[in-house]
Amino acid sequence: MGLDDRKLEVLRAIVEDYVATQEPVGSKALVERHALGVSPATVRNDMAVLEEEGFIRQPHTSAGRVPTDRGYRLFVDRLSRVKPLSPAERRAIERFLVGAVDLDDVVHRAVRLLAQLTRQVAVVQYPSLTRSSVRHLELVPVSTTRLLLVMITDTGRVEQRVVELPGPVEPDEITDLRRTLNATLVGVKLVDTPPLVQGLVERAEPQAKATMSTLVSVLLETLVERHEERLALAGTSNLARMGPLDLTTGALRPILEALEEEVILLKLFDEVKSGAARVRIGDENEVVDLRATSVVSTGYGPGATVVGGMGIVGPTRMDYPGTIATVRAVARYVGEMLGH
Amino acid sequence: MGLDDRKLEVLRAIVEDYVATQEPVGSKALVERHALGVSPATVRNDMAVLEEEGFIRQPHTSAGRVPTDRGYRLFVDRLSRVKPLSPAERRAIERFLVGAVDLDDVVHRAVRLLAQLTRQVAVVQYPSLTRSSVRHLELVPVSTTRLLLVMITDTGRVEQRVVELPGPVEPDEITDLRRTLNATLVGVKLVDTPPLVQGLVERAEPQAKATMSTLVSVLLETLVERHEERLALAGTSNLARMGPLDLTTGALRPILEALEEEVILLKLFDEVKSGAARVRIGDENEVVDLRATSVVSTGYGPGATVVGGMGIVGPTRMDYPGTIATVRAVARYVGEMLGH
DNA sequence: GCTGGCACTCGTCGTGAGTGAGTGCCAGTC
DNA sequence: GACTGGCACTCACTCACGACGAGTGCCAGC
Repeated sequence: MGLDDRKLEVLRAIVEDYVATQEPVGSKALVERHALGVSPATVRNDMAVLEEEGFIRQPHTSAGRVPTDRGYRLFVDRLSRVKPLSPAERRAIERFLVGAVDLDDVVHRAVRLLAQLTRQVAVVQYPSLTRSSVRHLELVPVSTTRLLLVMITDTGRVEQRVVELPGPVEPDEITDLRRTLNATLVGVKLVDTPPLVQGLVERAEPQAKATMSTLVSVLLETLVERHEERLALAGTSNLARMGPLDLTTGALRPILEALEEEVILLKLFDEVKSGAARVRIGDENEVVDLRATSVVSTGYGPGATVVGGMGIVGPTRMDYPGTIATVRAVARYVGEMLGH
Repeated sequence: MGLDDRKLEVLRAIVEDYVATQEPVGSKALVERHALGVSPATVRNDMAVLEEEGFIRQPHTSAGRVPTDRGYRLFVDRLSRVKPLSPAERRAIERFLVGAVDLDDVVHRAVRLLAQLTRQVAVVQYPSLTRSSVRHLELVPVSTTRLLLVMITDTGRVEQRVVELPGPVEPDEITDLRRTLNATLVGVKLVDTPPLVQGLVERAEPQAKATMSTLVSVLLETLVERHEERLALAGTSNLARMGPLDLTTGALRPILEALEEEVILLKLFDEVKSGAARVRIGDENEVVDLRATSVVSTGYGPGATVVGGMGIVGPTRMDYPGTIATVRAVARYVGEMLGH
């Protein structure tokens, strides 16, 4: 296959130049801007090989070369040096996040920060309920037959639902229910709650059975299952930067549509089990509408645990080292904040 | 000024045709598609007058006519017949909203529905806290020095904040605080709370003063003042439909940016005091970035009261009668749902 | 006041030549 | 064997030109 060091160097130069200029890069321009130590003709030979191997391609016969998805992949895996953030950037991240007043605020700030720093579309998943655990459950009577069920998790997230009860309940009963629920569930990971709460219904006093059953089903349905879904999004306007090239083709619509579908976005974070950044380039995306883009995602959470994902969506032609570094850094800071 | 009935009819025809085809409309095409009963030459004369008055203009010397912002304004004010929704549409709206499980869900469904029906960008403001009143306040101890403060409003909105207390408090004290707060504030409009809660601090028992003071300041800061701001947005991808015309000019970016700025969007609803729909066409928008678009907004709420705004943002070239009817209908249904 | 006719404007489309960046290949050199 | 300089070739892009035609404004006639 013959991909010696110089050929890799050429590929790196092509990727870097193309990302910077957004224009196909030719052999002459390459040797001028990078100290490759060889002539354009030699570079051309290398390019021919790289093209044969599928790492670069020519948009037109008489144009320069452009990296393919495969080329970016090789670049990311083997050629990009980690680009450490400048102290100024670190400070900016910290300052921006530190002022947050509650969980909602942290998520909002994080997503805006990501969008601003990477100049791309940023997505942050709210700390997933199922991966966190119960800190406290509270029942608040609203009327004789309606309760407000509040759950606080260890990531600071608060969820509530109004519950319509099958019949009126006494304050005493509510106190009992509250005690039972808390005794059973506090400290338990949400993923582990379903079997536990089933037992609660069975062991409940006969007269409280109906009420408990209602509460439990609401708890399961809404709090545990449904709320996996929340997301924050920012920087959509950066899509317009993708270049008039892509705009005219009408390629923008499907991307905007995909970004509005929470279900689709959540898929991006399905597999972020660790804090390591994951990069999906162009065709590597399972989501068809995002095949024209690259996605950089990572998990975040207090310490080594992962309670949610965050990342960015941008053109395949992006500054991978810089973007990856930024996403990682923001994720780490947010994780620290969650640890209090 | 000489805007007789036929000239108005010509303007209407121009607006309708242009909205339908997105292309400048000429005199010949007009008489063919609308039974105006006169010849193209006559229509041309009318057009000349309409142009002189500033209601239409020619993109190029030898092209058809296009309505100006002023032309749309006249159309909306005097020429558009109300377009009643089809029963099918009404049913669709109802079916879609009825399944909502809580306030968040209502707002989310409403905004998606609006975007889908109008095929434009939809914005819905969460029921404004300041315009609703307190149904219940609850204090939930999280630890000895931390409380969860929960407020439920009559629009079904639930707000909560964790409060860091100056010192530990006994369960009894919490019960007292809870009773006092509820006795003072339940049923009170949020706008009217500030003077009331100030009194609370002054009248509190000496040993409870510090705690009460903390609670009150959190209540004011966060619950009353800050949370005016929440919005839901949907249908951004419909912007890509604005036509390749507008896309190439790069006019999309500022619009996307404006849509991300919550502060800007909230301005759109500043003045929706009634259920009547308001239409801002092109240059009429105070927000400069939205001068290329039209905004249709209205207030909504249970009965005649207005607790929030909703609306759509789209190209000036839009189906005004249809859009206005849809926005109104959705607002009415959402209002009904809030009344329970 | 409306109409038919007519000259005129001007944007659009297609054609064709010129230009230049970039390539592939080859013979020569170290 | 690897690199280099040279050279012919390709082809997208730009611009100028002319034909075309939709649409207009104006005018004389009804």
